[in-house]
Amino acid sequence: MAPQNKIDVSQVVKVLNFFHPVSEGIVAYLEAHMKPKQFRKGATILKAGTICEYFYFIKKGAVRGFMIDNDKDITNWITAENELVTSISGLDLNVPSFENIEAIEECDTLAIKSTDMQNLYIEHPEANIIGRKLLQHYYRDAETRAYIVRLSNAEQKYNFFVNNYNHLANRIPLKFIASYLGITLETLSRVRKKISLGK
Amino acid sequence: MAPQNKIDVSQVVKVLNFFHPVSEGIVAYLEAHMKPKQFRKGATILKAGTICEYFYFIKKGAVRGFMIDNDKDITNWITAENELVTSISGLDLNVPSFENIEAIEECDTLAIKSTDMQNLYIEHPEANIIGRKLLQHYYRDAETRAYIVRLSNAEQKYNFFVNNYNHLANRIPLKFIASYLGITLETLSRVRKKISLGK
DNA sequence: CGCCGAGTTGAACTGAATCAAGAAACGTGG
DNA sequence: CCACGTTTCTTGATTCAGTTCAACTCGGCG
Repeated sequence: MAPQNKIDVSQVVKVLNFFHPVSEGIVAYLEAHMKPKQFRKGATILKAGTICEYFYFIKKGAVRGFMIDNDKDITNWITAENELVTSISGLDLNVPSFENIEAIEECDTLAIKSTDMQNLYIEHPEANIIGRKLLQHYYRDAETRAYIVRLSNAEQKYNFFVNNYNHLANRIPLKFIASYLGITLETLSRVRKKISLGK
Repeated sequence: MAPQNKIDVSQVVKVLNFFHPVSEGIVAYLEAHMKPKQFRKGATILKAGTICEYFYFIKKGAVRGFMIDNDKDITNWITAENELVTSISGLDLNVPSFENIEAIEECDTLAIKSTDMQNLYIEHPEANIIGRKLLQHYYRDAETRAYIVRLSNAEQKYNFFVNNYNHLANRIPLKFIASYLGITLETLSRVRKKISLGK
């Protein structure tokens, strides 16, 4: 293979280390297989119905997962720097993704092929531990999402969002926040007004 | 250790095998560490705010996870035979569960201590693969739950439930189904009537 | 037999959706 | 740096699906 400058994976490793100590072997593997990839604002990272061929680590920018149901755009999750993004539904099973993934802002990512991930698990079994813990983390997120949309009223939902994703509240267009919370943009706007008057 | 009759774990293994081949070592480990445990109808399996010390495999019966939010009982999930049940939120992190788990029917389960599960992952690293795949599966479930409550109207929600959990529809009290779908018992009753007239 | 939980039905009320219009902020090219 | 178009957000009026509260039915079961 032609020599090339090593990719700086320190940011990814730092995040993964938070879940479970990352071995030297894994670091080297990531250096060899991760490739920088940019997305401009509004770009589609993954289209529903297609197989997700990559894992992305978000170095900079914000991203959302969403579905279209009867012309209604439903945001499943919103995430930003230092998170991993992929179609979890199609992780190893080659199942098409049920959701779309889109860049909300200009994004810098590091991408690694799903096939390379499979191989990582085989070559470095410790990686399974990290994979499992990451999934636990993302499962917890999914649970939270299911919880938030069941909260009784719009004000509670928005308050929950502000309390838990404050870093996103003043960054992401309200239409995405509204569809994430399962309310309309207008209702969200009114809720925000009410809250701002309240204090 | 005193000799004892081996626990029959074939039912669990069969289910796990569906996700990933279960090694002999894992089978032996489960035989040594799983214990039968019964719950009567209405019994609390896990109380919110406490640390979940067990994984349960449901051999027979039905179980639900739920939260109380402002006096409102919210069912997060309903599940029955051949499923694994635990507080995923507190899997290895010793975080208290945010949800309650309760037996809806008389239940036969096989229980294994969380600490024994931790140990299983260490002694048999292949178990991490199974754990990871199981989590993927349950992640998908959680996504589905968030999706279903965002469906526009009550009729769609109930139809979705019938289409996807038909085996539970004529088995579980309507109040649990209603709170799972994020609608009231009365609304569910009306929807059912409307549907039955419709055909 | 009478009680209790589960489900149904009715009537009134309400929070959020919808429809519609306008204001504010943002970016891009002249 | 301003002008113009586009996107984002706000506000108002109206409508409606679903909640709430209350009464009633039905089928066990002690």
